[in-house]
Amino acid sequence: MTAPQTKELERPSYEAVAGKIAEFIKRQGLRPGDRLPTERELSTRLEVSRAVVRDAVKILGAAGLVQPRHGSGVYVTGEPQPFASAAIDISMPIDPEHITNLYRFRRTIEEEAAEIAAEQITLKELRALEQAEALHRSGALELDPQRFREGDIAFHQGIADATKNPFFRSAVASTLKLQNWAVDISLSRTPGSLIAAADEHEAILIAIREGNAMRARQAMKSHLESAFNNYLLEVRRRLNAES
Amino acid sequence: MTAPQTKELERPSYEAVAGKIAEFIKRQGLRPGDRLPTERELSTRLEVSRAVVRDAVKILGAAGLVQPRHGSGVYVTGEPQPFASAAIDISMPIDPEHITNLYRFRRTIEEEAAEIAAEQITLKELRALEQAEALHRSGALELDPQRFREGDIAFHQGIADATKNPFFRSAVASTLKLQNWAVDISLSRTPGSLIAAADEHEAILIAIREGNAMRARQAMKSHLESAFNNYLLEVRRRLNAES
DNA sequence: ATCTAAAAAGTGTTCAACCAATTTTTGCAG
DNA sequence: CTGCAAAAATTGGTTGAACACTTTTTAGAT
Repeated sequence: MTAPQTKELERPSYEAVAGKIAEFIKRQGLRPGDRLPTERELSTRLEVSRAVVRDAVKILGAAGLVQPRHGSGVYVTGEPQPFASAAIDISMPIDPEHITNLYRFRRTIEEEAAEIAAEQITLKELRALEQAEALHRSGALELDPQRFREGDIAFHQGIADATKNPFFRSAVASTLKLQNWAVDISLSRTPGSLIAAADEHEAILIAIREGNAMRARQAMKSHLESAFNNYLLEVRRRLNAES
Repeated sequence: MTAPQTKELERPSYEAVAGKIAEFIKRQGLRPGDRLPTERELSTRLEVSRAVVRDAVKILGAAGLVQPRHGSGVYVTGEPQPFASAAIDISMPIDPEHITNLYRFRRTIEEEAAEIAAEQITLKELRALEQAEALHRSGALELDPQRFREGDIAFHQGIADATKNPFFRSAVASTLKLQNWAVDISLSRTPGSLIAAADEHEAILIAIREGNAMRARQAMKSHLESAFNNYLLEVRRRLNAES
């Protein structure tokens, strides 16, 4: 049964398989956290080798749709995202220009997101936001970098989620991830600036809760400008320290 | 030499290899169109199996950095982009809500991009923009859908390029591609609306040339709102025609 | 000598079988 | 019922071969 395949193939197969798997997820209504059939089962069911399934899973993984866990299985991690932040840890240069560009982009989309969120946030989404704010603040008070960062990410992502617009959601998720790679810089900030960041979050939260769109936008703008300045200061300090 | 690897591995290896290949591209200064070493050579040089190299190439391909050509080699297709539009042809639903979300996002980033472009566009970038506008207009006058679309894409991308901010560049490129997938709808627009679109482009161009940032933003806003309305009208007409 | 078609080389693609590392389940002793 | 170790299940990784597509080289005809 080592009969060599004599089928006429015009286009790469793994792409088609990736599409079929994505379609399978959608058709079966699999939610984030659900597990896919095993690679071997998929290979037999789709009548291709396991290598092809592996390639397809890698593509879907890079697109942020699934994530394989060694020894456990392949899990759905999220809905198909418009923007898949490159899964490559390309050494993001920690240079001031790059950070300036990143923050200008963040401000553009997150100001708008805050405005939209203030207009149409649901009670459930508001609760999630309050929880993120609490986590962020406790991280600031107890000088717990991990919690501080988690709360920060959850807060910004929560506002993006409240837009119910997958483009904003995906774009914010990508920028947050990009920022994460470049940095553990904000950890060395002074306790005072951490509390200040928490206060800024609270100001945004209040504006959103009141449904005051313009104030939410303004609060977000102030917050990101402040964060940017802290960031830039720290980067420059480090660059000077090296040279 | 068939000694099985007994190295302690904590994290998936193909990701690290993807990073190394990306780093290799950057260090060697490979430009789009250049060819990478063969998979076999990379596998020996990086001391991993071809399968791992293949997985890494798939990831880089999904990120839009490289593209393998069967029988020829792996070629660099572009620079590492912050946002890689998912390489999966997931059937983007042509439903009004989705299109509304897309255009709201486009307006957010492209209004800002127009403003930045007006402030800091170079002569060379301005020439490219004028050329795109001419192509777009000739496509509108001669009812050439292909040229009309090419000019449209080149114009919007050109404005994003003028920001010199890779985040805006990449985000606009992704949204334009996403829109391309969902549609050939705008082709069936009336000749009058095509000319109108060209006029809107010209208004943006003039504002940018004059360095009038606020007017550039306003012109972009009007243009995208107009385009959105045309788009939406056409989609609804088709949906009604089907049912 | 020139052009064309066939052959060869180079390269990505797919397959199959195997072992390693990790997680989950199972079974047994207490 | 609990705790822990063994077994099973699953993805990660390797190897070698054959296949399909592209490019280059070669051989032959004109």
